[in-house]
Order: sequence, then structure tokens, then C-alpha cells
Amino acid sequence: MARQRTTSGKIRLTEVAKLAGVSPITASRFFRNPAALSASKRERVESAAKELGYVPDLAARALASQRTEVIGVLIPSLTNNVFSDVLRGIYDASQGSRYSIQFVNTRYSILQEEKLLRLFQAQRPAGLVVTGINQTSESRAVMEAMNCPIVQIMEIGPDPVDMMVGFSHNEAAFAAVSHLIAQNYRRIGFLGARMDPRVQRRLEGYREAMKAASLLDPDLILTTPVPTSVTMGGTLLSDLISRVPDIDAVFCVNDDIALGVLFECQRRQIQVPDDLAIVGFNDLEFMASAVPALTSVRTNRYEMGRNAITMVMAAIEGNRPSTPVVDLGFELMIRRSSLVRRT
Amino acid sequence: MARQRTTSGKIRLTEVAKLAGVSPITASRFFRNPAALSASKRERVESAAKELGYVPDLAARALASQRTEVIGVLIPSLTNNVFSDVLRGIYDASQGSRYSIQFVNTRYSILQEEKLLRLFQAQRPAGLVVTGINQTSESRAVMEAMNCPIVQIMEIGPDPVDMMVGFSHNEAAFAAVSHLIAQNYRRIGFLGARMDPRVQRRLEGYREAMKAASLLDPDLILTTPVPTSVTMGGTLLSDLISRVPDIDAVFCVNDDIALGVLFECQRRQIQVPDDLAIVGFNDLEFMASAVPALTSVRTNRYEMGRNAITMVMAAIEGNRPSTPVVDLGFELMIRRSSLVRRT
DNA sequence: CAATCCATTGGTAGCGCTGTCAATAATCGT
DNA sequence: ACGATTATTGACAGCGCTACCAATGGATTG
Repeated sequence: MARQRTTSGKIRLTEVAKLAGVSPITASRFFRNPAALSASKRERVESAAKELGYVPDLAARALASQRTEVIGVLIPSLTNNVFSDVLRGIYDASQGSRYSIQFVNTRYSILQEEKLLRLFQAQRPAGLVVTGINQTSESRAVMEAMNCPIVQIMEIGPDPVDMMVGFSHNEAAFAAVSHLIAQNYRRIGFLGARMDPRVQRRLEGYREAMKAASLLDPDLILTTPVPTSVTMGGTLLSDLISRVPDIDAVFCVNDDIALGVLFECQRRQIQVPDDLAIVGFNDLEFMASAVPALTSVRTNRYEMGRNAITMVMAAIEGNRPSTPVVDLGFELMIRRSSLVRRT
Repeated sequence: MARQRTTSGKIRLTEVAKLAGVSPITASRFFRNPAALSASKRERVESAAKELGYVPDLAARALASQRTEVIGVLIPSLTNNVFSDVLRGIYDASQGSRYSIQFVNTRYSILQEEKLLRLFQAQRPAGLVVTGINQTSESRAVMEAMNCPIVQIMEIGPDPVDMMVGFSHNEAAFAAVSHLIAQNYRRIGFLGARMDPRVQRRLEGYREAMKAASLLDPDLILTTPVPTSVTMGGTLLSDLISRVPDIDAVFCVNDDIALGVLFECQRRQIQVPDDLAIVGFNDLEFMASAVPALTSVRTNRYEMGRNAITMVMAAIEGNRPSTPVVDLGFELMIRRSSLVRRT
């Protein structure tokens, strides 16, 4: 005999169909492809669903259809300001669509990323957003097997898994450092923390710009693997100054470091930019408010998130974008902290 | 006749059971309650699962068991620094458990919150974390009907839906303002933005402290409904000074405002704390680095997230905490920006 | 030694929905 | 007007897993 499961007063599709006077299958179609119904049935199902307060059971739907309406998002950090803007863009773009977003945190570990990717694979997401272009070959294999649209975000590079939205960290850093050189600075330090792949590429851009001007000196480069923070910015500047007392500018891999540098300058009575120019990266909101206002590289983080989801959703619906790789670029926001050097 | 569904090379529980030489039901039990199996079968199923790389189908599991292993988290903002710490705590605590976290964003709207709560209800989450104590009565009804552990975070108050982890914003603000009064400041301004319920309670704490010292003056209170930012801190200070030129201290509802105030002081050559004392709220990392270091109220955001998830998980497993309301308190971090006033 | 108990294990029948195909009604072309 | 094509609708049979109950066998007890 049948077990006596608690059928919980939940309204099922069958109830809606019965009230609407159609078969369950027709009611089901109403939710997936209303255009396939005749106008009269459509209205009947719609009002029946509303009357009963029907909410589809996602698990049953996923099981029967062998797919979900979940877009998985893998990001390396929840703490970093940079990602919160991306997340906001992702959220805003998904808002109002039928897709829901599932965030997971890779903690800057490509092995963790691989693991999470496998987990997603088992859940058949409708689409995927992954951070960066440095996945393990295992991860790549999983992604390629996954048969769903995938967008890599934060940077662009050759050989996309599927689609990409980002910008060139290398070029952005090159532009920032070239600006300092053009402003007549010569001993330009590089301060970096948490040297993730994108930060590495910023360092490369710095190197290229310095080399092109014959100003490259390994002593000017100071990095630490520890996570970034404002305090760390101060520490790094102190360390760099004691090693290279004659620096006249610093390029910081992010704005937290730049703010820490500014505070350290205030503490040491170093005039900015007269004694030391500062350039940051990302153009967080506070950079324009600081005293002096701090030059930074504006990156379109919100748009990155927005575009990524928009592209994934379009691809799920079968409208793959004509250009799978979108370069959102960057903009150098020149402010007083990198004013032309007095000679 | 049967349809020809693409059975996708996926490994099912049946395969595992067959390889292990047990019935599917026994294999199923291995994943849900391994202790119920004899040691020999347990090992056989375990190795079979590993050999085949079996990953359970969550949708099927959810459908059959009428529950999920998802903990839903409703937060008002993804951008706010404060929440990123909470999220991190939530993430860390869920790491390694069988529960997965589903974040949704209420955008500081209790109506949006209500909608999302209904959505969750349809998905039968194993547990829920909601922000704050100001839900609509509809939301409360939904939560009470949901029959799963629920933790309200960020603040504590009377009449919890189920459990609570937080602290008293009122008391924290009271302590901060009392500190300024004790330091001999008298004309203490209040600067607030995005007046969400918790910020309102901080204002209340300010009012109580000022009133107790007979210093309350409505002109000293300046708030704006727009979202908070560093720039807004500067703007608010400017506005307050033009209205009340004799202020000698400001209590800022958060650290971004406080930083903006500091920058504005630097711009206007106002000495901190000699001309103006500054106290912030949350004790973000940069507060200690600023020049001068800025006093703030340290809140245990990471622990809040951690505790919330730990409590939910325990409750799901049937071990409800003995004290359903946890006050994580706060700590006034006194720094140079609120040094005792010279008279 | 029989009656009882507990620990394991298995069988049956769905959970609520949708893919596939078939059936029917409506529309069209010549 | 007739067959052919196209729009709608319905029937059937699962998707992969687990709740419930029953059965088995050995241990325990009076």
C-alpha cells in the first residue's frame, strides 16, 4: 500500500489545471512558453494560478527537465570592495529575470575553484560566471563539458572558454605608470599585496612602462602575498622608503594600498604630490574625496557584472552575442596626487 | 511507449548500489545516516561511490524528501562593507558542512524582503538568516509558517521570530556619544545617511546620551536618505558647519561618513581633534590607519555571520541553542580623533 | 526453548513536474 | 470540397531519490 506522506497543503500544478479546466500539461506549458497557448486558456491558467497562489516547485521542475534556472557565479573573495560592485551588477541584471544567482567563493584558490566547478556540474546550472582566466586544465575540461554558457570576467585574454567581459590589467597599469612618467616622475615604486593573477598582470604593465622609459629598477618593486589592506599600504611604503629613499612616486595595485600610502605620507609629513605622487587602481569612491584627491584607474566593475549576466542570459535563450569577448576598458582618473612634478 | 530522454552519462545512486552489491535504498542511507549501516556495507558503498565519482542529484533529493539543504540569507545590500564581513562569516561557517548558502538582496526594502521570503518558502530551505528585526507582519507570518530555524542578525530586540544574533545599536551609539561627552565635548553633531532601521536606533542612542547630559539640540542632527559614501561625509560636515558653526565633535553613523569628515577637515584646515573630534561606527580596517587615527565602535560582524550559521545548522540538526538570543556586544575603540578636549 | 527485541536491509510507490509523441481542431491552398 | 499543413491540447511515463512499511536474522530474556 501507498505510504502516507505529508502532502503539505502546498498547491500543485494539477490543482491549478483543474481549476482552469485544462490538463496539467497545458498548465505547465503556460509557465514555460505561454505563447504556445490559446489566449483563452492562457488567461484561465493565469487567473487560476493567481487565485490559488501557485508557486512552482523548483526541485520537481529541475528533476523533470534535467536543468535548472540557476546561474552559478564563482568569485575569489567576498571581502574585497572590488567584487561587491561586480556582485551588485550581477544582481541587478538578474533581477526580474527568471534566473537566480548562486554565489560561491573560491578564496583565490584555483583548486577550490575546481572543486566548486565540479559541484556546479552536478547541479546542471543554466549558466556560469567565473573570475579570471587562470583556471586549472581540469577546471577548463569541466567547463567545456558543461554544455552551458560561461562568461569569464574581470579580465580579458586569449582563448576564452566561451565568453569574456573584462579589460586588460596590463594595459591599464601601463597607462597609469606612463602617466606618472609623463608627469616627470622617475623613481616610481610599485606596491602590491595579495598577488593574484590580475595583480601580476598589473605588475607586468608597470614593468613594461618603466622599461620603455629605461627607468626599471627591481628595487622599486615591493610586494607581499598577504591580503591587501589600508594598513598594509602604510607598511609597504615605509619598507620601500627605507630601501629606496629617493622614490618620487608610487603606483599601488589597488586603492586601499593607495589610501594607506597617503596616510603614511601624512604621518611622515611627506607632501603629496610634491614629495611623492600616488596612483591607485580601481577608483573606489573615496579616491576623489581624499586630500589631496588621489589619481586612480577607473574600472567598470558594475558594468562587468551586468554585462556578464546579460550575456549569459541571452546565450541561454539562444541569442549568443556576436562578439563573445567584450573589453570594457578603463579610464585614468587624473587627480592632484599625480600633478606634474616640480623640478 | 517510453520517451527517449537523454539519460546523460550521469552516475545514479542505482549504479553505486549495484557496484556495492546492495539495494539502492541502502546506498541512499549511506549518505543520509551512515551509522545505520553495518560496517561492511558502509565500506562497500563508500568505495563504490568514490570509484564511480558519484555526486547526488540535489533536485531529486529535494523532491523526494520534501526538503533541501539550502540556508537562505537575506541581506539588504551587497555594496556595504559591513555586510561583506558578515557574509564572510556566513561563508566560513558553512564551509565543510553539507549546507549551501543562497544569498538574496533585499535592497533595504521590506517589501522586497517579503517577496523574497515567499520565494524561499516555496523552496523549503533548511534554515534562514534575515537581517534586522523590522519585517512586515506579512513577512513574519511567512517566517512563522516556514517551520525551519530562522536567525535574525545585525541587531537584537524583543520578540524574536526564532533566534537572534546581534548587538544593541542604541547602546553602542549611546556609549560612543557618552565617550565624547566625557572627553568634554559639548556641541556634538550627528551625521547620518541611508537611515535604515539600525541607523535610526543609533540616532536614538545619540539622542538619549545627549539628553542625559542636557546637550540635545535638534540643529546638531543632520541626516540624508541617500546611500552612504565618503563623499557624502564631507558634504554633510559642510552642511552642518554652515548651520552650526560652533560644533566641536561629530558622531558619524558609519566609518565612510567619518572618513569623509576627516578629509573635509583636512581640506578646511580644521584640526582633528583640537577643533573637531570625530567618532565613527563599525571600526572598518582603515580607521586605525587614518591620520589622526579615528575612534570608532567595533562591531563583531564576522562573528555575527559565523554564529548565525552555526546556530541555524545546530537547530536544523535538532540541537537548538539554549539561549536563542545572542548579544555579541561592541567595543569602543578610542583613538586620537576623540582625544580629550582642550579647554 | 519459545517469545520478544533490536539492528539491518529491502520493496513499493511515489515527490511534482516535464519530454516526447499522438491526437484533435483550425486553417489553408488548389 | 478535399487533403495537407499548422496550431493546440492531452496522455503517458518517467527524472533520481527517499518515506514508509515489512521482512529477515541474530541476540536477549524469562
